[in-house]
Amino acid sequence: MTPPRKTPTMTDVARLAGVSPMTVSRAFKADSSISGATRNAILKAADQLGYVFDSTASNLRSQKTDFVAVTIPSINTANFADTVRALSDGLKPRGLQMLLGTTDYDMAEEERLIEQLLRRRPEAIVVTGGNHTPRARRLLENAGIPVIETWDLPETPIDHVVGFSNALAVRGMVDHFVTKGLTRIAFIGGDTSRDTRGADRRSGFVAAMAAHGLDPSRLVAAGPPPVSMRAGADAMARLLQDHPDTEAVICVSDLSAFGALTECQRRGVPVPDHISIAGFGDDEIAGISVPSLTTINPHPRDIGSQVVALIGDLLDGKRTDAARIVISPDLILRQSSL
Amino acid sequence: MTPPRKTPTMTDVARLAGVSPMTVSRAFKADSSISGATRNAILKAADQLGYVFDSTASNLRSQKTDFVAVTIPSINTANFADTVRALSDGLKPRGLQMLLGTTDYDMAEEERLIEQLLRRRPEAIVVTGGNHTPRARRLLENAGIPVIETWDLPETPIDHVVGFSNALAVRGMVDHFVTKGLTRIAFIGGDTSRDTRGADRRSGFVAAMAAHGLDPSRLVAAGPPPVSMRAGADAMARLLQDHPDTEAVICVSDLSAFGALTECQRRGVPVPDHISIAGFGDDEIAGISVPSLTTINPHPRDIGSQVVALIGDLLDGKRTDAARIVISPDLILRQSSL
DNA sequence: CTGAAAGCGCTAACAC
DNA sequence: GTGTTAGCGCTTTCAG
Repeated sequence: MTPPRKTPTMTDVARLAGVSPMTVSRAFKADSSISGATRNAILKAADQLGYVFDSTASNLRSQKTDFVAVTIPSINTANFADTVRALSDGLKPRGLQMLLGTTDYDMAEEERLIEQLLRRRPEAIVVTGGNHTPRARRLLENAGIPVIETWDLPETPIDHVVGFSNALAVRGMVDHFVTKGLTRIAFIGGDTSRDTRGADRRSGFVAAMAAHGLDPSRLVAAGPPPVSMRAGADAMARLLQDHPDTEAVICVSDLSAFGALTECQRRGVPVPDHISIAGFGDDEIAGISVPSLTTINPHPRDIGSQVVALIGDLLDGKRTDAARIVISPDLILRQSSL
Repeated sequence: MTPPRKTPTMTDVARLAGVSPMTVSRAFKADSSISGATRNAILKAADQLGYVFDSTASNLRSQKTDFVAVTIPSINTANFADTVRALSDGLKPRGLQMLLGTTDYDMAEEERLIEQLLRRRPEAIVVTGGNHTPRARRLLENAGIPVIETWDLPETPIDHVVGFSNALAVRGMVDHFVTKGLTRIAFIGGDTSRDTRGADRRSGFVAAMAAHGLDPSRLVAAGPPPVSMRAGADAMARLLQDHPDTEAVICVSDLSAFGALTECQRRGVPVPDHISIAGFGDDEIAGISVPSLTTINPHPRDIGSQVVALIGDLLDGKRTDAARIVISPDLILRQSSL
């Protein structure tokens, strides 16, 4: 019977290859000065032993983990998933590994998560949103690594920002509707206490309506974020009942907008003839549903790739100032609005 | 001007609190024997110094990382995201941190990813699918940690399995259509060379059709996975052109099924009166679209929570045999099919 | 291009 | 309940 075979270490590989452990170390590092012949011999010996490089030891000694920590509210939300994908894809070729955690739209949970992630000693940390508990903010400020806040444009950023104004984006949509002559406009959104980006979109709506001298009180709460299609449909049902004369509705997300659209379809309410519908996100569904959905594209993939580029520059020392990269959301006009 | 303040270590905290580093270590471990008073004093000192526990050192010394590695083909796919969410949510209370990587439906990329993840010394690794390069398989076999293959039912599993038969699930759908009297049935799917689960669904379709003595040749290729709504719509356009007498179509995913549905709507082809449509996944859209979509629910969240329970039992030593947990996909009949 | 010595920050193992 | 010693598996640093 075989003994409980211990995992082989560099020393084992060194012995088999007839070199010092230091040379084995060099063989596993891309740009180190080592002859091709010895490297090949070492890699062969390593393969023979089933050796797997131990990052934990390497990380401790070199004080480098090649981790980039990322927090998002939810993973099953197309927009955030798109940003994460762009992040992950961009970090990979740079040899960086994403360390992802979700906050479930909860700032206390975000604080716990940030602390846990910082313990892993990432090279940088990317957080979604510009609102944090005081302790979370302090942890980030003292982390000694680049901090990038995204999907938002905080007034007093911790460090770097790659984002956009959610309020301003919705204001553009309101302006568009008003220009088209619509005045009785409603907003469907989630619990503003949890989703700060959703809250910003709602306050953008209220401010824009007020600026046009219009009634901003047609606000329908659609439950906890992320607002589902079903929640959007239910909210639309309530809106049609409470304010049957509503001419247009802006939804906090494309999912809720699509849900709202289906509710109209089930009730035989023609869109956009009877009511215009707009979403947020430019998810794939917005472009393909019948009718297609007017929406706002906040360029989630761009956010991810801009963050990657920024992290690259920061880690390479090519840049040291606090970046403030502003993404411009685009208004996408489609069939669901006049 | 302040010196380039070094990150404080346990030794610094110990000095300030007037205890030994070992006692500080105990203060940061949940279940260790230490008096409440000293713990509080230590945590206060740590807070004062801005000390952040260093997992990298802890991991090396204790030979425990509390990482669970997870590979999925794509993060922007609702089904996988649901499994990942259940995984992440379940691991969190156990003090385990998910280490997520995406393969982009590429086995060579999966091999690279698996090697990179194993270097981080996770406690367990969860992979999507039962198909791997020979080297990837060898790496997993020799990893010395629990390996869980998911979303599939491989004939020769590496270790543990939590999944279902994609082929069998689609066979159930074909059987249902045949029972309803439909015979001219098509299949819309992605590149079978890359997406092995998609390939299994397709081969399940072909086998089921053949078993009923029906023509299994109405196969429409919809491009690289994950098959988008748009790709589903384009595939439907081709199907309607090439085989206008098709009575039913089974799509590899709900996204492609919804895309196909919208194409019918744009062309004025009534669903299900002229053609029945079925998807796969039971994404939220399937239940809410008008008409709603007949589909298969493979219970992605169950897969995730079963995996978590299994990992828990394995790490606690409550279980040592190779598990084979079979999930039963459910046929969900809705308006899009007769 | 290769090697020897030392040590990254924590904790297992053992004392008391 | 607390302290001491040693060492996890690498890589920095310095020689050669």
